[in-house]
Amino acid sequence: MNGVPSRSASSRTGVTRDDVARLAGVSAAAVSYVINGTKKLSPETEERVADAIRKLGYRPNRAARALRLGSAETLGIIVPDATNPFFAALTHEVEIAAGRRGYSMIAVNADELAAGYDAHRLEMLVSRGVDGVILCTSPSPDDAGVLEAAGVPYVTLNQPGTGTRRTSVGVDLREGARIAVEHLAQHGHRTIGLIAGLSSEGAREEREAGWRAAVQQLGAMPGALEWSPFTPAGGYEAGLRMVASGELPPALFVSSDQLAKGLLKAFHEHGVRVPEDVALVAFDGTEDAEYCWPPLTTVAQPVAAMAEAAIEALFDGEGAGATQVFAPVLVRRQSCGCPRDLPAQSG
Amino acid sequence: MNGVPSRSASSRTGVTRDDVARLAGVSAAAVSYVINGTKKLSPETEERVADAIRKLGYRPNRAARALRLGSAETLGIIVPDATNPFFAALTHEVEIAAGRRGYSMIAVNADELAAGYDAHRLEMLVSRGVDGVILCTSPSPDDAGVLEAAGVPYVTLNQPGTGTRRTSVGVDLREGARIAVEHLAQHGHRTIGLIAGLSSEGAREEREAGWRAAVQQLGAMPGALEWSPFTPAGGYEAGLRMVASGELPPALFVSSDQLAKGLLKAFHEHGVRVPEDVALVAFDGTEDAEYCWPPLTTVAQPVAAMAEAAIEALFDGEGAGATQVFAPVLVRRQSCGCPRDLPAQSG
DNA sequence: CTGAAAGCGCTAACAG
DNA sequence: CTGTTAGCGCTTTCAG
Repeated sequence: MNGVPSRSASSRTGVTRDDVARLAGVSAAAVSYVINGTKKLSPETEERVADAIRKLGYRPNRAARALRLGSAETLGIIVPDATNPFFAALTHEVEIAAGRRGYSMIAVNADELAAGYDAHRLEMLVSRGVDGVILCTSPSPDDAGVLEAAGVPYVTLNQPGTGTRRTSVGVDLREGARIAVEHLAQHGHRTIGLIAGLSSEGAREEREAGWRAAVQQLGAMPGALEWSPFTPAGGYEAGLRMVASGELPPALFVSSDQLAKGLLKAFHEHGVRVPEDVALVAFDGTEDAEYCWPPLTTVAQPVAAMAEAAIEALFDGEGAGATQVFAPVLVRRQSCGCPRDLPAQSG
Repeated sequence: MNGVPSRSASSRTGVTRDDVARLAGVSAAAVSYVINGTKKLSPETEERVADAIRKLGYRPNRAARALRLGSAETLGIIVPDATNPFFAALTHEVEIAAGRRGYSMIAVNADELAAGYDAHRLEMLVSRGVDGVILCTSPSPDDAGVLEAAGVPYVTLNQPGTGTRRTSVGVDLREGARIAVEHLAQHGHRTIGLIAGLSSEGAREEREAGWRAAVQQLGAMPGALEWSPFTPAGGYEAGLRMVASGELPPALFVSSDQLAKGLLKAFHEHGVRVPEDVALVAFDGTEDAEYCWPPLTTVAQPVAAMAEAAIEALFDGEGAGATQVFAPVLVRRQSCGCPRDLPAQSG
C-alpha cells in the first residue's frame, strides 16, 4: 500500500512552528500561544508572530496536534446509502453543523449489507481517531461494541427504536404516519394502504404500528400492505405487485419519497392515475418529492434540526439514553388530491 | 472550541504498541514490523505478537502514524453540491476507489459560492494533511494556489476545460452532445434546442459548442437556448421561460438529469407532452432519470470508471497536464420518443 | 533476526 | 509576560 507520491515526512508545507518562532524571534511556545489563544501575549509579540505566520504561509500540522491532543477534530458518519437523497441531505446538514464547530466529517457507507461490514468500517473510523460518530444505521451489538470498547461516543440519527443506551435523535414515526393517514382521510378515503420500507433494521414495527393505529383511530380500514426495500426500485416492485394483485386501495401511505418515486413509475406504466385512482402521501420531505409527477405530498423530516441536534448531543456529552424526537410536518402537494397552489396550512 | 467529551490524550483505546510488546515479550519495534510487514520475523514471534494484539484489542494510533509518515492516508474531495445525485454518486464511487487503497475521504461542499470560499475549504483540507484532493469544482487560481503551495497533488474530476496543468478526468462533452443530438435527429427532429447548465465555471462554451457543432453537422437547426442553474429548480425555471416564449422546439438536449427533472415539471404543468410535443435527451445518467415520467433518455457518464481513474491519477504521481476523457453512452428510455422495452443498441 | 533510540510537530505544565 | 521541556504513539535506521 504505497500511497500518493510521498513528499518526505515533513515537506507537507516545509514550514513548522519552529521556523515561525525563529523568524518572529520568539520561542516556539509563543507561537502556539498566539495560534491557540491559550495565553495572552503582548500585542507587539502577537503581531510579530502573526506576520511571520503570514510571511511563511505556516499552517499547523494537524497530525501532530491530533497526536498531542488525542483528538483529530473529526467526526465519522455512517449511512446505509449515501446515494439516497435523504441521506445525502442529512449528511450534508451534519457536515454543516460539524463545520460550525471546526470539525470535519468522514462519511462512510454501510453499503454492503454483509454482516460485520459495518463493524469493519467502524473500526476504520475508530483507528482514524474520530472523536465521535453518527450512526444512521441501527447499531448491531457488534457495532456498538466496537465503539463502546474504544470509548468513542456516538449517537444514532434517524434510527427509531434502537435498543442501545445512547442518545438517539429521530423523527416521530407514529406521528408521521398519523399525519399522513389523517390527511388522506380528510380527502375522504376510508381505506388506506401502506407501502413500507424494508430496512435491515427493526423499525418496521414502528412504521406499521403507526399506520395501523392511525387508521384505526380514524375509523378507517387498513388497505393492502407491501414491504419493499427503501429504494425507487423497491417502490417500483411494490407498485407492480400491488397492481397485479388487484387490491389497489384508494389511498396509500408510502414510507419514503424514494419508494414513492418507484411507485409512481409503476402506476404510470399501468395507467393508474394519481391521485384520482389512488391518493398518495409519502414520507421524508426530500427535494425530489417536489419534482415527481404529480408532485408528492409528503411528511417532511426537519433534517437540519435533526442534524444539529445529533451533533449537539455528541458534544454535550452523553445524555445517556436520551431520545430526541422531532415532529414531522406535512408538505401538501398534489399526489394526495390537494389542488395546486394551496397555501400551506395545518390540519 | 472545546470539543467532544475529551477522553484524555491517550485513552482512545488505552492500549498502545508498547503494551502489546510487553505482553508478547518483544520489543516495540517488533510489533511495528508485524503490523506493517516491514520486516519478516520468526513465525513464532509473529504469532505471539498477533495474539497479543488480538487479546488487547490493539489498534494502531493513526495520528501518530500520520505524524511520523507525513501522511494521513486520507484524500479530500470537494464538490459543488453534495446533494445533487450526480455528485453523490460520483463521491460515492470515489470513496470506494479510495477505500480499495486503504484511504478515507473527507468530503466538503463548495456550497456557498462566495469567492474564496473554496480556497478556505481547501486550506482546511490541506491543514488536515490530506494526501491529495479531487476537485469537482473548477479550480480558481486561488484554489490551485493553495494546493500547489502546499505541494498537495490534485486532479480535477468532471471539470472540462480547466486551465491548470494538472491531471483532469472527465467525460467528452462534445461527444455527449453529439450522441444526444444525433439520437434526436434520428427520431426525425430537425430543430433541436438546448437547456444548458449555468455553472460558475467556464464549461459553458464546451457544452454550447458541442451542441452547435452536432446540430450543424447533422444539417439540423439550432432551436431555442436557455441557460439555467444545474438544479431541478433551474430546469423548472428554464421550462417556464421556454413555454412562455412560445418557442418550444420539437426536441431538446438538456445538459443534466437534474435540469430535466425540473423541466419535466414545468412541461407537465403546462400540458406540454413529452415526447409528443417535445422530445428530450438529458445528460449524466443518474438513477433518477429512470424514475422520471416519462423515463429520461440520457447520455450517461461512466461514473465509476471516472472515479477510479481520478484516484489512479492521484496515486500514479502527476501525469502533469494529462487529460483523461471518457466516452459517454446513450441510455434509451422514453423521453426521446423511443418505445418502451427497446433492447439497448447503438446508433 | 531483534532491540534501542531518535525524532515527526505540537501542546501545556512549569520555571523564570 | 515569555521560554524550556517533556512527552503524545509510531516508524525506521542502525547496532547487536
